[in-house]
Formats: sequence, structure tokens, C-alpha cells
Amino acid sequence: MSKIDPAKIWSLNYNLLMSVIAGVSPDISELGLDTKELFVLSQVEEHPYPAELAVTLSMPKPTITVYVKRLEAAGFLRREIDAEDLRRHRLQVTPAGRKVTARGLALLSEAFGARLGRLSAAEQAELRSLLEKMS
Amino acid sequence: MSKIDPAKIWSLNYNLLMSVIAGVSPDISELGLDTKELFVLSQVEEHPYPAELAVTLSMPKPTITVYVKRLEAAGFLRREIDAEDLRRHRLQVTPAGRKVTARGLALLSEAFGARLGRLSAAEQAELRSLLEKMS
DNA sequence: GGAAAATGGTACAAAATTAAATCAGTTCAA
DNA sequence: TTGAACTGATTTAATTTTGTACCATTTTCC
Repeated sequence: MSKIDPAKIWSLNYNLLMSVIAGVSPDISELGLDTKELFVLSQVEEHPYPAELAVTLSMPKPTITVYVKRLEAAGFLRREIDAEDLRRHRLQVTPAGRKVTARGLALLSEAFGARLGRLSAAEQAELRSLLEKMS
Repeated sequence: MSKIDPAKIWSLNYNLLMSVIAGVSPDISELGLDTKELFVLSQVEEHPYPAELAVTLSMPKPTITVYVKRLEAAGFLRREIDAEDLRRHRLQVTPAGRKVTARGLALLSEAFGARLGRLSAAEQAELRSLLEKMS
């Protein structure tokens, strides 16, 4: 029984995620946003401020600025200055944005689901639980 | 008991990996290579040809070309034309490259290990097994 | 209260990444 | 054979991403 090597688990996981993403991103692009934009968009409801998005997605602030600008231009997002703190921009997903998010996440679910499908339902639940503990 | 949403698991996992990477990448940079270069370098022994690396790492070929060139310039890699197929470039990790890979992966192990540490040894083994099944 | 430090966001320039086209070598089919 | 199709790798040009510097607002603390 070999000792557990974290880096090995890490790269196994990393390669898996990247390959899933590489597989769906052409389909996601057809929805009118790219993959990273989908990630941003999908977290806006939970984290409605750019600074928060930057932290949860581990992205630099200027990167978020760019994505938000594009998402707004595409009509998936609305931006308004927060009355409580005039520095902050509160983000709102539009109906079109909600629709495209749902479609994009469905594509992702389909692709990643194909891998998850190799696990039993119990194992899937276990995986989720393990990941939650680590998050 | 909520139904399993693959996209939810996916993004949990994605955010986890990205945050781990964001945490170590300054330390890895001090070794003289950046994070992506470490990923490439760490797979060279298993996949000694650029085209193979592109597939396993889900990176475009030109991206691999750039990294390989930098790794070679840094003295971490040697390149020679394959005698069997003159189109292919067989890659060889140098002793310096091996050393820096070990250090880089140790840093990654330390950082990801901190998260893995929230799991029992049995759970860690289970996680690895689940990921292997999906890979 | 008011200056200094901190925070949210952006602009601009620089660096990283990649798509598209290309070249060289190999394979395949007639 | 031989030439059409394919594969490995690179170049070039364009796009994406990010570091740095910055402005505006808020918070801290004397």
C-alpha cells in the first residue's frame, strides 16, 4: 500500500478537470460566452461584488473587471453602484444571463457527469463530501 | 438528501484547485519556473514528446512549444530529435530539472496536503481511488 | 474632526496564451 | 514508387490575462 502523495492526487485531479473543460468549451462558446465567463457568471448570485468574485475564483481583480464588462455588454449582467458603499458595484444577473448560465452549467454537468458516471451514487456523494471538507 | 449536481461538484473542485495553486505559485516562482512550467516538466518523464504533453495536459501545441523552449533555456530540459521519427523531439529532464521538479512538487504537496489533512488517511485513499476511476 | 491607511474598482501597458498558417517528415493507398 | 493525407512541431499575429499604477470612497485611529 503506497503512501499518499498529495501532489499526485492534485495532478490527477487537475488533469481530469482540464480535460473535461477542454471537451465542453467549444459547446459553451456557442452560447455566446467563454468558459471563464461562465464561471464568473455562475457565481454572481452568491458573490455579487467583483472583489468577492476575485477572491472566490482566485482571479486578479483586473481580470474580473474585463469579464464583468464583457458579460454586461452581452446583456447577461447588470451593474449598479451600491448605495451602502459608493466604491462597490453590485452585480445582477439578467434573465438572459440566468438562462445562459443554466445552459452552460447543464453542458458542464453533462460532460463532468460522464466521468462521475463511472462512480456509484454513493461514491459520488462521498466525493462531494470529501471535496466539501477540503474547501 | 439532495440530488447530485455534477456542475456543483465540478466547481467546488475547481475553486479548490485554483485556490491551492494561487497559494503556492509565488513559492514555485522562486524556484525559477512558473506553475504551468512545473506541470509540464513533471510530466516529461512519463510523456517525453511535446505532442503527448499537449494531450495529457489539455494544452494547445504552441503553448507546449513555448514552455519547452523556456524549460530548455533554463537548463531543466534537453531536446533531441528522435531517430525513429525525425519530426518528433524527444525530451529529457536534466539533473537540475529533476531537482527543481522535486522541489516544486514538494511545495505543491505541502499546500494541497494542508487541505488533504482535513481528511483521514482512509478518506485520502478513497479520494485518490475515486479520482483514478474518473480519469 | 481629519490625516493616514485600507478597500473597491479601473486604465494602461506588458506578458502570457492561443488560433491559424506553415514546414518537414511519415504513412497510406493505389 | 508516388502523391495525397496526416502528424509533430514551430512561427506569426491576435487575443487573453495580469501587474502596476491610479482614483474614489470608506475606515481607522489619534
